[in-house]
Amino acid sequence: MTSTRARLRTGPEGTASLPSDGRAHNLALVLRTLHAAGAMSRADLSRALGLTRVTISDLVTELIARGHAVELGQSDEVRPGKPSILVDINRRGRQIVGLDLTENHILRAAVMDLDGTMLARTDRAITTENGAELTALVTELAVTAVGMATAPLLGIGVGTPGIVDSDGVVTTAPNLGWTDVPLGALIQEATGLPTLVRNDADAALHGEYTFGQGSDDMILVRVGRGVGSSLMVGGVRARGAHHAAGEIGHVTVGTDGGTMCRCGRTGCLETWLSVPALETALAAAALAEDPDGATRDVMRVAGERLAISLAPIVAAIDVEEIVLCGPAALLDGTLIDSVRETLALRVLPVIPPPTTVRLAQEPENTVLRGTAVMVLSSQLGVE
Amino acid sequence: MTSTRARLRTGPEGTASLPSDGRAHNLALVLRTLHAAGAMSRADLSRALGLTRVTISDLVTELIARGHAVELGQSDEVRPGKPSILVDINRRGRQIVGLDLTENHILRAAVMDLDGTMLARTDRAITTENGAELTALVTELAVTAVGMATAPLLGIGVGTPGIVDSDGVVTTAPNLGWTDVPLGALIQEATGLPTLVRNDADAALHGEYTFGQGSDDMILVRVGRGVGSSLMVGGVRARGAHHAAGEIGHVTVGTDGGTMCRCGRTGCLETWLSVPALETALAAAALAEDPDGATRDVMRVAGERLAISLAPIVAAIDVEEIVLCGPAALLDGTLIDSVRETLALRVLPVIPPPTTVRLAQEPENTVLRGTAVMVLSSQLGVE
DNA sequence: TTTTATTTGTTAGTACAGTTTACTAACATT
DNA sequence: AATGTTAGTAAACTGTACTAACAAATAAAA
Repeated sequence: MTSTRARLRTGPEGTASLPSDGRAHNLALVLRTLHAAGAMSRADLSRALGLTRVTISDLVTELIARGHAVELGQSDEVRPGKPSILVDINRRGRQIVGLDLTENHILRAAVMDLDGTMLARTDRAITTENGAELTALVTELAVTAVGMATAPLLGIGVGTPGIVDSDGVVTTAPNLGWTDVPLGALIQEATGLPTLVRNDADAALHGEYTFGQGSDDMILVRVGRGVGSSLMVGGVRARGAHHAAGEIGHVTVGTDGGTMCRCGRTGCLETWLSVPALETALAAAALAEDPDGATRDVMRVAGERLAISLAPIVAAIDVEEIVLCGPAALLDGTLIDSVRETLALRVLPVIPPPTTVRLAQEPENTVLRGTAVMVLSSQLGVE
Repeated sequence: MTSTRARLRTGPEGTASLPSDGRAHNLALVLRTLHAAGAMSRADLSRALGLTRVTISDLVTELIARGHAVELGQSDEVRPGKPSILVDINRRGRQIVGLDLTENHILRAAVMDLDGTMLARTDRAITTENGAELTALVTELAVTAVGMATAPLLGIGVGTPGIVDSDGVVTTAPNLGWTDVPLGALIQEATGLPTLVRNDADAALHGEYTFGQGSDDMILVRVGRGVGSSLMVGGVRARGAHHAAGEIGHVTVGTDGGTMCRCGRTGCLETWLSVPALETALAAAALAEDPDGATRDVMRVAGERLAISLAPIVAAIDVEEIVLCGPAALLDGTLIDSVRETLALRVLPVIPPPTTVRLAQEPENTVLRGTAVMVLSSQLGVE
C-alpha cells in the first residue's frame, strides 16, 4: 500500500494512561509542592496547582492518612476570612538513609530528614579489596544506619562509583572490584527497606539540582579518584543508551598527546584532572624553581583541559550551569578560573548570558543529600 | 523552622493532571500505534495498548468523527470468530505542508501525506538579502504549497536554520538575515493553518528518528553552509537553556590552532567541515602534486575534526548513533570512515557495542519529512 | 448439515477522579 | 450588629475507563 512504512516515535511514553495514574501524579505533585515551597494551606495548594479546593482537600486527606503529610495548625496571618490550616509534608516524621561509597578508603552513611538535614552519621574503613567482602561491609553499614533512625524510614539511597542500571545492579565499578553486583536487592533484603542505587555523580547532580538552585540544563563534574559527570538535560537526567551517560573520564582531550592513562591510552581527561593526577603534578611542582608559579600552571592546565572537553557538550546541550564537585582546595581558585576563561574562548555564546561555572555548595554532603532526593522522588512516583 | 529549605525539582512536569489529559494521551497513543504498525482492528489495538476493547472502541469512534482515522473494511484473515474491521490512521485523507529553508539559494516546499510520501513540490529562488522581503517570499511559498494540497491539511511545518523558540519565533538566523521574526505566526495568519517552526537540524533529527530507525540517544549532524546538530537524549530532543542546543558550529576543535572563522576566532568546527570550507580545501587539493591523496587527506582531516568535537558529547550522553546529514558526495567514504576511526580512538567504549555512525537515508528529504513528523506529533498533543 | 467454539464489537451498568454549585465556619471591617 | 471575605466541605454532575453480558459472524467439529 504505502511505500514508506514508518514508526512514529515521539518519546518514551508507550503506555496507555489511566485515571488512577493522574491521581498518583497529583498526589506526588502536592507533596513536591509542599517540599519545595514549604507549609501552605489547602487553598494555597489549589491556587498553586490549578486544581479546585475540593480536589486538593481530597488529595490532602489521603496524604495525611498515609502519613506523608501533616497539619501544622492555623496560620497566624491576619486578614479577613476563616483562618487557614497549614499543611506540610511530614518533614520530621519520616527519614531517609543515605550511603556514599565514593571516597577512597571509607564508606559513609547518614540518616537525614526530608529536608536533607543530617541527623546521624556513621562510617566504615574499607579494609578489603575483595568485592564480596566489601558488599557485606556495605550491607552491614546500611543495617547499622537503619538502626540509628528515629522515625519511620522512607527508604535507602546509595551513591556509588561505576555504572548502575535502573534495577540497582552495579554493572561495573572497577574501584570497588564489583561486576554485576545486585547491590540494591542485597541491601533491600538485609534491611527490608526500598533501596535505590545510583551512580555517585548522578546522586550529586540531583543533590545540587534540588538543594543548590540548580538549572534544568546543567552538568555536574565530579573530581575524585577518577573523573565522572552527570547531566541534566531539559530537567531530566541523561541516562544514556547503555546507562553510561556521564562517563567522560576516558575521553581524549586535545590534539597534542598527553600522559599515559591506566586505560592504556594517552591524553584522557583523568590524566589531567583526577585527584591522584593533580597530587602527582603538584608534588613535582613543589620541587620546581618557582613552586608557586609551577603550582598555578598545574591548576591552569587542568582547568583548560576540563574546559576543552566540556566545550562541545556545553554547546551541544546549551548548558546553563557547570558545577564542580570535589576537593575545594584543589578546584577553587586558579583551576575554576581557568575553566571559565577557556570555556569563554572555545564556545561562541549564541545568546547571553554565558554558562556559569561554580563549585558544589557542600561537596562532602552533596552525594548523601542527592541520594535522599532520589529516594524521595522515587517514593513520589518520579523516575 | 528548617535550616535547609530546598526545592524538590524533579523534572519539567509541574502541572496537575486531569482525566481529560489522560484521554488526550490515549487518543494520541492510538493514532501513533496505527501510524507505526499500520492498519489493525479495535481488538488488536486493545491487545497492543492494554486498554479494553470497549475503551478502544470509544477512542476509535472519536478519532473517526474527527477525521483522523478511517475504517478500511473487513480483514480477510481466515480464522474462527467474527471478522474484524481494520482501522487505520487517515493516511491519504489528510496532508501536511513542509518548508525547508536550509539550502543556500532556494526555498523548498512540499505537500506530503501522513506517511511522509512526497505528493507535490514547489520552490522559490532566493532573490533578496533583505530579511523582510524574504519573509514575504516564504509566506507566499507557503500559501502556494497550501494551494497544491488535495486533501485537508493538518498543518504546516517549517525547518529553518538559526535559533527558534517554542512559539515559532526565529530568534536569530544570520544566513537569512532574520532576528526575532515571528515566522510561525505570520504563516499561520497567511494560511489559516497551524504552523510549527523548528530549527532545520531539529526537524532532520525527528525525520531520521521516525523514518530512519533512529535511536533514543542519537546525534544528527547537519553539514551545509554551516554545521549544526540536534540531539535526542533519552527519546526527547534536547532544547537547551536558551533554545540553542545543537549549535556546535563555532566550538573550537583541538589544541593546535586552525583557520580563521567568520565568527572572528580560529579553529571552529565550521572551518573544517562546512560545505564551503570543504569545497575550498578540495579546490586546493585538486592542484596538489597528488590530487587523489590530497583530497583524501582533506576528507580524513574533516572527519577527524568532527569526531574530536563529538567525542566528549558521545561519552557524556552515551550516544548510540550518529547520523550525518548533508551532501553524500562529500560525507560518504573517507570522511565518515575517518569519523568512525577517530571516535574509536578517543572514546573508551564502556559497554559494547560502540556508537554507530551513518549517513541520513535521504538527506534531501530528511528536513521536509521531519517537519511532517513534527506537525503530526504536535497535532497529537506531543511536545 | 447441525452443533460447538471462537472472536469481534456493542450495550448496559459500575467505579473513580475531578468539577461545579452551594453551603457552613470563622474571621476583619465598618 | 451588619457586611464582606476566605477556608474548607457536602452533594450532584461530567467524563473516563472498567466489568459483565450479549449478538453477529465465522471456522471447526460432530
